[in-house]
Parts: sequence; structure tokens; C-alpha cells
Amino acid sequence: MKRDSRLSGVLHVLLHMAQQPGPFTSETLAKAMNTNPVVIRRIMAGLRDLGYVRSEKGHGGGWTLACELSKVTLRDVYTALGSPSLFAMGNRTEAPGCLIEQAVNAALDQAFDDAEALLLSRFGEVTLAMLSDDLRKRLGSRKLHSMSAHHA
Amino acid sequence: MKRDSRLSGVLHVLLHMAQQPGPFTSETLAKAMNTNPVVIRRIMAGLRDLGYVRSEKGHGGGWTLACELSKVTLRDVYTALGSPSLFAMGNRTEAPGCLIEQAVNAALDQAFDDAEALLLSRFGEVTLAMLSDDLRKRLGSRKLHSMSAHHA
DNA sequence: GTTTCATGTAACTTTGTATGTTACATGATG
DNA sequence: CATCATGTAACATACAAAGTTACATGAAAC
Repeated sequence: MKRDSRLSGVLHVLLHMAQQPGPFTSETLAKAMNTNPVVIRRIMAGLRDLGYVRSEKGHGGGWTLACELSKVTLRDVYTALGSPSLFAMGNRTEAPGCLIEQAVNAALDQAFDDAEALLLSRFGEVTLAMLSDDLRKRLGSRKLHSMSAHHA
Repeated sequence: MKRDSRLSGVLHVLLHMAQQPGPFTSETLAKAMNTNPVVIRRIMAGLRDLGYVRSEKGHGGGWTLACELSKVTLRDVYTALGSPSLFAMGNRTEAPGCLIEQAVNAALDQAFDDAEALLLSRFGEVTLAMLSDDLRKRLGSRKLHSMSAHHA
């Protein structure tokens, strides 16, 4: 399976935005991430709908942070993406008539459900502010890869 | 992403085999699972290499259980499949130069590592014998879907 | 008010992976 | 030696994520 990198991607965008005042166009963000503006708009759509960011059209438009970073968790962001499925493995048949399949599904589901609960709980413990703080530590004197560099 | 159902599939095969004496040809097993004999051989190859099952060619050949069901866990089976990746989500870049990417990866990796550890631990707690017992409970007087039926 | 810029979104293309299929080599049994 | 069964490579299909193109919508600048 091809792995879904939207969560990783959208967090990258958000941290970028947290480093300097906006607004940022989709194109600017896309260049910084080596991707396409439309991809940026797609992964940001859910965040906009939930009010974590705002988007404006026209001159001087683009994306702006619209939330307190300390109040938004990775879980919130994950939810904003539409809660995409977390696991690369699944049951052969979801509603099987076969009793063997049912027994297998029951065992696997239990393990996967536990793991999912833990994962989401961990996501819920990490705020964007924590990520941003961690980033600043890593930054030290160094620069980002970076958006400004790309446009210098 | 398309989800990997090999673990689910191979467990189904093993439980089938545990219900009645073998050997079972790949074709028989494939019919019971609505799939192809080659798929069966593929998902069984790892188990054979680790000695959990044996395969024999020629007349009267096929697959036979070669382990104590109470000593093989879901984790063993998962390992026999080659420990396929568990999560549908991943980092955009695995070894990023960008510090933002590093900060994001670090946070996500920690959560995913925890979830993976829990999941594998759960897998390690469930033996094939437990699955088989659970299946027998579910069976009651009912039949499987079943292999014998398919050949009646 | 018209040009320019930016998002919103549908439609299509590309790419990666799991699964399904065909074909044939290898080896065991009768 | 004919038949049966696995082993495996090679190819086909299906599907989802990501990338791309095209164009509509709306805001700001002139």
C-alpha cells in the first residue's frame, strides 16, 4: 500500500506558518514542501472547515493560522483530515458469514482497536505548540530549509 | 491505500487446517477462501520456512500443520509474513534535511512506535490455540462455510 | 470595471502496492 | 512415465495517494 502522508504534510505546513507571520499562498507552501499547490489546498481544506486556519482569495490572500497552537493537538489535526484509516492491514472480509473469518476478525480487531486507542491518545497529548517549541530547539542558530531561501 | 489482508488470510488458512486432518492442497484452501492457489502458496511460504507448516509435492501432497497451536502466536505468524508495515500513514520524507520535517517526524514516530509496540505485544499474547478454541465456541453445532460443503 | 492574484474544486494522470492470473519448472506418487 | 502438487517468475488487474491541469469564483489593485 502507498502510505498516506497527509498528516505529516499538514503538520509541516502548520509549523512553517508558525515560524513567521502570514499569510502564505498555496504556491509558497507547495514550493517549501516540494509539492503542488492543489495538494496544499486539499490537505488544508479540513483545517479551514474546523476554523484552525483561514484562507483568503485575491491580492494579499493566502493561508493564515487562526487558532492557539497550544490548544490544537495532533488528534485534532488528524480529525480535520477526516480521520483516515490508520492501519495498513485489515480483515479480508469485513462482515463474513464464515465463522472462521469471524474468529480471526475478532482477535485481530481487538488488537488493532487497542493500538488505535493508544495512538489517538498519544496524538491527543501533543499540541502544535509543543511541536513548535521542539522545532525552535532544533533550530538553534540554523535556518529552515527554507521558504525564504527558496525565494531569496 | 489498499489494505494488506495477508495476516487475516493466513490465519484463516491455519484455522481451517486445525479443524480437520490434512494435508490440504493449495487449491482446496484457495476455494475455501475465494482466492487463488498461488496466493495461498505465497502467504504460506514464510510459515513453511519457519517450520510452522510443511508442504509436500505430488500425489497426496499439500499443506500440513507442523507446530503446536498453543506455542505459535499471532506475532509469530506476523513475523513469518515478513513483518509487513502496520500503518497506513507515514512520514513524507524519512531522512529529511528540513528541521521542520524532523520535528514532525519525531513526534509522529514516537506515537506510532508506541502503538506498534502495543499491537505486537497484543499479537504475542494470542496463540493459534486460543483462536481455535474461540472458533469451536462459535461453531456450536454449526458447520464451517465450508471446505467440505464446497466439495460435497 | 477590468486586470491580476489567489483559493475551490472537479477531472484526469501518474505511481506504488496488494492481489489475481498464467505459465512453466521441479519433484513425488502411483 | 503420466499425474498431481508445490515453487516461483512474470504479467495483469484493482485501487488509493499524490500530482497535474483546467477553469470557476471572489478579492484587491490599478
